[in-house]
Amino acid sequence: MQTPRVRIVDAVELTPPQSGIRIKGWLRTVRASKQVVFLDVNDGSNMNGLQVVADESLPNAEEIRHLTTGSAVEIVGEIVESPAKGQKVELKAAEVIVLGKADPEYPLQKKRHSFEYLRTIAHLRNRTNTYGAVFRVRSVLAHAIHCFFQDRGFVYVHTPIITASDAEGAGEMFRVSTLDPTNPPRTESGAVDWGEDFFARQAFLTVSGQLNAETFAIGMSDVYTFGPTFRAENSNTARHVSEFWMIEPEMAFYDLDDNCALAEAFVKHLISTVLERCPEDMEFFDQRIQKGLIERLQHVRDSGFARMPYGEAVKALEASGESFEYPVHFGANLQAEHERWLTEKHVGRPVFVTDYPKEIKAFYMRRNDDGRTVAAVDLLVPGVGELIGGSQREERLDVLTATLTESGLPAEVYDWYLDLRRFGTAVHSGFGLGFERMVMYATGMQNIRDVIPFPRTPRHAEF
RNA sequence: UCCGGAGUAGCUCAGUCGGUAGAGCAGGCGGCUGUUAACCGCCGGGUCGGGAGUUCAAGUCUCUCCUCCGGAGCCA
Repeated sequence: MQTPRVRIVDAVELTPPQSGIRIKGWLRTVRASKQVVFLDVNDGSNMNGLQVVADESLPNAEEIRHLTTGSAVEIVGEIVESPAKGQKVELKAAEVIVLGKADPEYPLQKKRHSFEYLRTIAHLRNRTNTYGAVFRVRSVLAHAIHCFFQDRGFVYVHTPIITASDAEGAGEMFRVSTLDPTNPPRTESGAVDWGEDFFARQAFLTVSGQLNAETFAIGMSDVYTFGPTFRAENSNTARHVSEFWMIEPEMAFYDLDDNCALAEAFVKHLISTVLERCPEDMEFFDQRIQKGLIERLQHVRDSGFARMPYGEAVKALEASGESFEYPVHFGANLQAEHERWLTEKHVGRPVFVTDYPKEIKAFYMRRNDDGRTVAAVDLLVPGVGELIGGSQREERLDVLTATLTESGLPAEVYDWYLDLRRFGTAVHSGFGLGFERMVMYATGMQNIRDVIPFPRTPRHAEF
């Protein structure tokens, strides 16, 4: 019977000598000298792969010598102590089976490529050190998110991808339609008759699962969503993609303070998990991608997050003596430069900025007693700025109805949302975290297109 | 969408004052007694992003379009 395949991450931990070990993977480099060939094999399970030593006695020695980078191979042999520096153990090959040769035009070289180039071969880039590490960390973070909430009794709610409502009341959405774009049905006035469309109304890809999550919070208490969301904005930045993943917990009987406490525990859990579970990858990011990354993450993990009302933040910014590109005054949105100054220079650790002017926040956020602010919160962290946005939700029917009208949103579309305030309304809160932003923060990667497998941005939906 | 930068070999880049293009890596062949993104030698490889213009002559100067990158806005 054939011995089972051992993943390389496990093979390198075996105590030598250990014979009959079977691995499968892809060649990163081939180094041939007269008597012996060194193959660096990687199967994606770890950063460094495994060095395979194949000598001239093998029947297909000549084939091995001419193997190309990128080829898929299967190797059976003995794990032995490596006599040379560079690795603790290596695999002395007894048999090398070529599973799939790589054409000589294989575009990944054994040298540094630019991230821009690798984006053009997104179907191959997971075979590089950087992207392999990114996507391992991304996977571990996704799991850590579920663990965090599941361990606290939260219910995972699958909110819909297709929606008829617009959670923010702003932001371009992708239309979902089965009408013939060249010849849509028309009303008597000549407008497109959406009543004839698949859902008998206009429909879009969701920009947020929050409103749906709220319906489950008002009934199941502690819930969260974790799924894809879509924005049709023509944003061309290193921080925006058209399709991204968002985590949105929603909790009944939580006020804004409870909300902040949960967000703080959540961020700390994700950071400590990734530091613990991905030491090899994190070491790589710390050395090659962002110097000091691990220390910065440890600092966030170990420090108490500060809290500061928006009004106080504005005063601090005004008194800072810094020359900002955009002026600060009460009522203005905080710009990226302001957020960075607050968290990096002013408080020197993560900070929750709370109680924003109602004019710059969404309709569903709870109106404060001062009449001018809402119970909103943004978490600002050193290095990236805003990481989390959340709020205590407006639970009073009359107030919510009024703010909905003020926002110019069609009340009939939100009827079900208002029902939550009619039938057993309760104080509740929630927040949203863009998953890719978190992956960027954890890895030090500077472009969001490099932390999602197949990024969708304006003019780009290949692969 | 706005502002700035950049498009030269498969990849990363150099190319001076306008005179028809070069290196490293990758690929092919050979060498090397254990390499570490091995090393050494030889060989093949180019519509200089597209189009137009100026000029005896354009990778180089001008205009224009396209694409990418960075920053900003919007936001997550």
